[in-house]
Amino acid sequence: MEGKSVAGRIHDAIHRLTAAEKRAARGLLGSYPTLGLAPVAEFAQQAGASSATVLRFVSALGYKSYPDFQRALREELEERSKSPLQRSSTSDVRADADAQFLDRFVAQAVDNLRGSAALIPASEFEAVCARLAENRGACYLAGGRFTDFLAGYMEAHLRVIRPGVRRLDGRPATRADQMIDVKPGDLAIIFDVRRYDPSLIDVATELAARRAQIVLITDEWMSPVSRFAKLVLPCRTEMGRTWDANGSLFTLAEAVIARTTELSWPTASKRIGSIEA
Amino acid sequence: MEGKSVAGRIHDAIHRLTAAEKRAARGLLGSYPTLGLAPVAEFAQQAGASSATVLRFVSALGYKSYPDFQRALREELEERSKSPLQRSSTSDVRADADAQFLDRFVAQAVDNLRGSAALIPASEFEAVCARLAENRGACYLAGGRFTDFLAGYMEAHLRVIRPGVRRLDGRPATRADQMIDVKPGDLAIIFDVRRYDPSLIDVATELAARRAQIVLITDEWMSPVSRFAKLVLPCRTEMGRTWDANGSLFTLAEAVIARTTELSWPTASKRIGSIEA
DNA sequence: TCAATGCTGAAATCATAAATTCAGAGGGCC
DNA sequence: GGCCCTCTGAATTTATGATTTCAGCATTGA
Repeated sequence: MEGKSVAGRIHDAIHRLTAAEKRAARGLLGSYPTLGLAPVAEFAQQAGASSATVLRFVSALGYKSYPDFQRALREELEERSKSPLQRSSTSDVRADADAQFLDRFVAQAVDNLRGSAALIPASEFEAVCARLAENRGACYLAGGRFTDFLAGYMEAHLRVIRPGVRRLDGRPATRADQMIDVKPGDLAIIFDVRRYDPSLIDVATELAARRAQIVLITDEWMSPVSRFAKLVLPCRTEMGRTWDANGSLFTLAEAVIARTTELSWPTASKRIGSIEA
Repeated sequence: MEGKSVAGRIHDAIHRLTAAEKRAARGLLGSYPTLGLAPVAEFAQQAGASSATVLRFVSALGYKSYPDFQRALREELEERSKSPLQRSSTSDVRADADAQFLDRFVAQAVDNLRGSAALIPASEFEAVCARLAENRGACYLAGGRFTDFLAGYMEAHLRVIRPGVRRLDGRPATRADQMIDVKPGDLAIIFDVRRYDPSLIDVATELAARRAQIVLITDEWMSPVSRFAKLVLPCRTEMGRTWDANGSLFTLAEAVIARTTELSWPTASKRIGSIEA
C-alpha cells in the first residue's frame, strides 16, 4: 500500500467510494495530477463536490491528511520527470541490449545535454563568457579527482585566447605558492561534481578570502563550493543508477570557450595568429 | 509579461536577483516545477535559503503572492499535459541570437553525438570494451595537444577498474623510457583529432614496432595514426566552419569506460571496493 | 408511507502556512 | 581599512486553508 501511485490507489479504492467521492476521484483523474495540487476548496469546486467530501476522499485513499496526499503527488511528479528513460536493470533481451549499449548511452547523454541547456540561464552563461572575454586580471582553473582534466582542457584552450591563465593543481603542498598572486577581481573557474572534493572547498575558501570571483561548473546536486561562487553553471550528469557522466560539463566547457573566443575575437585573433607562427 | 512561463520569467529576471534569491531560482529550475508546488518552507529548505527569501524571489518574478505563483505553475503543468504532442522544450523564439548561443551549441553537439553513434559500428565498440575488460597486458594512453586531457580522463577511470594502466606523455625526451616496457599484445589507446599531432605518428610507429595493439579514437577525417590501428572509433566533431568540438570523443570515452566496467564487473568491483577503503 | 441509516455540505473551529518586520551580517566601495 | 548600504533569515503577526461538526436530506427497506 505504501509505495503505490495515487492513481493506482484510486483504482483500488473506487468501489468503496460514495457518489460524491467518486466525483472527486473522476475530477482528479480528469486533470491529473494538477487538480490534486490545488487547495481543497478549488479541488472541490472543480470536481463538483464540497471540501469535506474531498477530504473524506483523500482519507479513503489512505492518506492521513491533505498535505500528505499532496506530497505523494509531488513525489510522483518528480519521479516521472527525473527518469526520462526508465533505466531499470531488469534484464531485457540481453544480447540485444548489449548490441545497443552505445546507442542507449548516447541517448542518455543527449538527454543530459538538453537538460543542462534548460537548467542554465542564458544570462548566466553569457555573464561567464563576457567576464572571461574582458581579459581583466588573471584566470585560475581547478577541478576535482576526475574533473581536473576538464580544467586542464579548458586551460589549454583559454591560454590561446587570453593572457594570465593558470591552473591550480590539487597538491596541498604547493597550494600556498599558487595562491600567492591571486588578486581581488581575479577570476577562478572551478569544476566540482558529486563525491565533491573536500580540497576544493579549501581552495574556494582561500580564493574567496582573496576576493577572487568564482565561477562554478557543477552537477545538478550542486557542489558546496556554490556557497562561494558568484556564477554557477549546473549540468545534468545522471546516467542510470550507478554512473554519472561528465560529458555535459565537457560540452559546456567547450561552449564557454567557443563563445568567449567569439566575444574576444579582436584581441584573441592576434594571439592565435602569433601562436600559429 | 502576463503570458510568460515561470521558467521564462526566471531567465528574464535572474540577473536582477540577489545571491540567495538565485539559489532559490536554481533550486526551482533543478526540480521544475515540483519544488514550487511545495509549501514555502520546504522550497526554502531544499533550495538552501530562508522562507523570506523564497517569497522575495517569487515577488521578484512578478507574482503578487505565493499561491498566485503556484497557480501559474499548475496552469503551466495542466497546459503541458493537455497538448497532445509535447512540443519541443523551449518553445519561445528569442529575438536575441546571442541569448540562444548555448542552445544552438548544444543542438549541434547533440547532432555530433548521434552522428558518432551512427558512424561507429557496434561490433567495433564492443570489441574495444571487451579487449579492455580482458585485463591482459598493460594499457597505454596518449593524446595530442588538446586530446591529451581526454587520455588523462580515461586513464584516471581505467586505473580504477584494471591494473597496468599507464599514460604516455608527449615529451620526446621521455618517450624512450616510457616505451621500454611495451610488450607484444599490450593495448594502446590513442586520441588524435585534426591538426593531427605529428608526434603521435612517431608514438604509434614505435608502439606498432613493439607489436602493441592500437585503438584509435579520432574525428571523421581520420588521423593518419589509423594506418597503425587495429581498431578505430571515429566521431563527428564538426561545429560550423571554424571550430571542432571534442565533446563526442569525450562521451565516447565515457561510454567505453562504462561498458568496460560493466563487462569486467567481477574483477573491477573488488578493486573499486579496496580503493574506497 | 414511515422510520432508519448514512451521505452531504454549510458553517465553525483549528492548524498551518504565508507575509512582514527588524536586527545583525556581509559585501562592496572609496 | 573603515564606513555605508544592502541583503538575509529568525521571529512575529496575519491570513488562509484544512479539518471537524452537525443539521438536514436522500435513499432504502419494511
